[in-house]
Amino acid sequence: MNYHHGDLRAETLTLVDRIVRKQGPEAVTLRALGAELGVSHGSFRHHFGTRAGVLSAFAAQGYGWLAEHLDAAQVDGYLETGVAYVRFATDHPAHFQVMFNPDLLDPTDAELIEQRSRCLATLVRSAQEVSARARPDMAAAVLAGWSLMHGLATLHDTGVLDQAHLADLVGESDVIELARRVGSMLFGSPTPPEGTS
Amino acid sequence: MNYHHGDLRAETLTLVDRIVRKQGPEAVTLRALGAELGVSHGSFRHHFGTRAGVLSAFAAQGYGWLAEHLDAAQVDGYLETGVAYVRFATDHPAHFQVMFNPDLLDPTDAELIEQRSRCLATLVRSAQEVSARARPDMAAAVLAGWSLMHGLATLHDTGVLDQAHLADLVGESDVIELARRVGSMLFGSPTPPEGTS
DNA sequence: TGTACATCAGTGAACGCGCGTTCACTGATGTAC
DNA sequence: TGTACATCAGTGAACGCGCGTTCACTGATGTAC
Repeated sequence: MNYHHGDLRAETLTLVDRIVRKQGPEAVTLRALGAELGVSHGSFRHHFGTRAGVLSAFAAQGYGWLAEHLDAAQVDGYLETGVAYVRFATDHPAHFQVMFNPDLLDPTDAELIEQRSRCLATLVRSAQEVSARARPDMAAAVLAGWSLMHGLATLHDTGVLDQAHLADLVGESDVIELARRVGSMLFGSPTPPEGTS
Repeated sequence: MNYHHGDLRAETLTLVDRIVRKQGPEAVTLRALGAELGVSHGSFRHHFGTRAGVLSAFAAQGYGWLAEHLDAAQVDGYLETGVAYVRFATDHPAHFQVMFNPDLLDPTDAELIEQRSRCLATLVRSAQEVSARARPDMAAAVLAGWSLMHGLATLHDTGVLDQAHLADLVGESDVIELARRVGSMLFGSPTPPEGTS
């Protein structure tokens, strides 16, 4: 074992992801992280400052990824950007959960603030694209789209959707396909109603 | 001071509401509750069992209220039922927050389970009403409505909406009016363009 | 009306636990000359 | 090539804290007769 771990920061974030997925954010303690990584629990002070610093870094990572993800999907239109939002939440449930839980984060964390506004900038850019398609009340459309996808992702993520057996009722269990379906209800089908699928 | 407090259970739930609003769910400790109510922190064992029992009772209360709230709104149509959902989240942010945070709750709590399914039953009844209005893909419409309103409420509740300054962009800061507006985008205006309801 | 008894509701002290933070330290690595 | 020095990264022990739970108890209330 080296004295210097070498990549403690990156490995910490990976581990946080695993712990949050399995046991929720409460289980992310410095001691648990240290034990798992074979490192003293005081060592995180160097890279993250405090515990909130660890989770803020994790959330910042999530916002960064989400921004990239949405950017990439934007070429496929606004509906698919919304679908990408849900896909992110599904692929990275731990990040999603921490990102939107203010209690866990240090609101003054610079990296967090930066990545978050980067993400919001992408959403606003989406708004402009929708506007370019001459949709009336474009800002409201953005808010509706965001709310719709965020709500679906949250209901799915917290298990409420399963409890409600609503997926059964809809006859679809893949949340990505559900996202496309409810998204179409809001924005219309990507292909005109003439050719039904 | 009486030895018997008289109404400890009810007052506890009221206090939980106040604490969660001000300081978040983390701040709900048995000791804080006891100190504030002038009661020993062991006393809650009688009424709630454990701490998770306290929060589960609180969430159950929320689900009960939400069910009544949605029931009452249903006569005004599905859109207004959705608006009522957001109104509940706005009027009772503490309940809303605890209800959808599984980490805080005892999943085996009988009262919680009962009130939650009562609430879901109301949603399904809404679905049937929408179906009666001959809307195609009715289950998906319900899911879309729920997701939309839940998402809007959550984004508003967690302060993300304010951070994004999206309300400015939309030119509307009252979340209830926002709910009506985005809801209309999904379900159409409550009154059809040319006349009858 | 009085008395005995059971149940309910809250006491308060004790317990053990795991936590985040702090800090003087030390080993490893990089840099200047 | 060697040496001195600065910086970086992690140690590990200690600290104090607040927490939920437990439990034998006691005061208050209700009920039966």
